[in-house]
Amino acid sequence: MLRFEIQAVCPTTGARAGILHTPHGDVETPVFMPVGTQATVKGILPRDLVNDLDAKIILGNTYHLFLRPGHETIRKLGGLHQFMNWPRAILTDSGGFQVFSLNSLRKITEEGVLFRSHLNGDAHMFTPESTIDVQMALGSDIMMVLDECLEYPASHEAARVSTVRTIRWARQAYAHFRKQRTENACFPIVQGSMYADLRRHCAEKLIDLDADGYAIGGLSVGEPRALSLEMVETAAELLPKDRPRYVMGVGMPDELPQYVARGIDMMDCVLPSRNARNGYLFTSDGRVVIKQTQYKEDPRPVDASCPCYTCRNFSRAYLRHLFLAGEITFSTLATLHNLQRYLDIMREIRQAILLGKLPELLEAVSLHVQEDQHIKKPRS
RNA sequence: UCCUCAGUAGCUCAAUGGUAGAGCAUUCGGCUGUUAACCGAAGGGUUGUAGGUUCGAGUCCUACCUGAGGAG
Repeated sequence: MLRFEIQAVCPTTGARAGILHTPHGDVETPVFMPVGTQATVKGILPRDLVNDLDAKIILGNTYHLFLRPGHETIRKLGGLHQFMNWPRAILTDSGGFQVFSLNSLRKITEEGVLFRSHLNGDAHMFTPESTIDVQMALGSDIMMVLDECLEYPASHEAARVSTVRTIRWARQAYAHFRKQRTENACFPIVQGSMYADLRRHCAEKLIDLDADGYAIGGLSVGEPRALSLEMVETAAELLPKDRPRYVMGVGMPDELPQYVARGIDMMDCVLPSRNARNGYLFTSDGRVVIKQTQYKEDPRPVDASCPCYTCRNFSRAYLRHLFLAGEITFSTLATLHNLQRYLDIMREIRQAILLGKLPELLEAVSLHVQEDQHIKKPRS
């Protein structure tokens, strides 16, 4: 059983600071987990992820690694950690998100998901049991059960049918997981679309599994931000207090403390890494879209208060040049920076909780967001 | 000096005599458990110049200008 040590609880919000003890090291929470779908966090090296960024846990993806290079290949080569030379913890997504993102390439049946490979069209059946087997082969520290990430909007009836199936799949996956002799953990996933009754029902059923931790999925699929927060709040308050809670696939920087304030301990998102490659940099003072003309001769770093390698050594003008020239180095420098920003935000939040100052931090962030919106309005 | 070919958006090029377009570049958006170094929108034109034929010319005719190649 995964040990989750809670160090402090915010008396106002219930937010927690803790430590997740995994087979590949301790993870201080709340934590942001960089996404490394295909056995790499795109654009950067494990060396930088460890030495510079000090990330404690990253994501891998069952669907993508199953297709290429294949989980048996990775097993033979010593597991995912050894394969990609990542010494710390790994959480693997089950392929449930690909049910959403590759919706034109799959068919859902009662047994599982029939995917048609986006690489060569081959058909592959993913079942609750088989996705556990694949994640075991990878050697994932925290496995996720197979779920259905539903599109938005969905009717209550469609969401109900989907949620019932996801609950059944979670039970099957968990029963199969229990049979493994492993130190590794497994999280079920709360679904229910944007319906509070379904979210509550799903959470209540999953609690019976007495799982290592619980995820909340199916968010950030196009719904308004307020709804995502509401659904998280609805589910989180039902989940056991002594287990880690993970919101999958969120969010923008100012949303991170909002989730933590609703009792969330873990988050992941492609925004810092993907947006980095697309020229969108997150700073302590808002966004920097590096391709904009205003940065053509800007000698300042992206974020003067950022300790990352990029901000310590390079100007906005230089980064803009690299981006416009299509140079690969841009991706590396930008990804380093954005991930530093996200990891630092979570460290600040964690410190605030430990010091009993989360309410102040939340207030400062919401003020900042309001100012930002005031600035943006006249433009549009 | 003559011959041939070519001049269309910033660049490279499309367009039976019938509403001048594309890619790239530029400017600005978007991106949320990665099918994404990706996707989208906008701006940008006296079709080398001057005439002519035609209901209608980027397209056909004449002259000139510019460039490339060839001949001498």
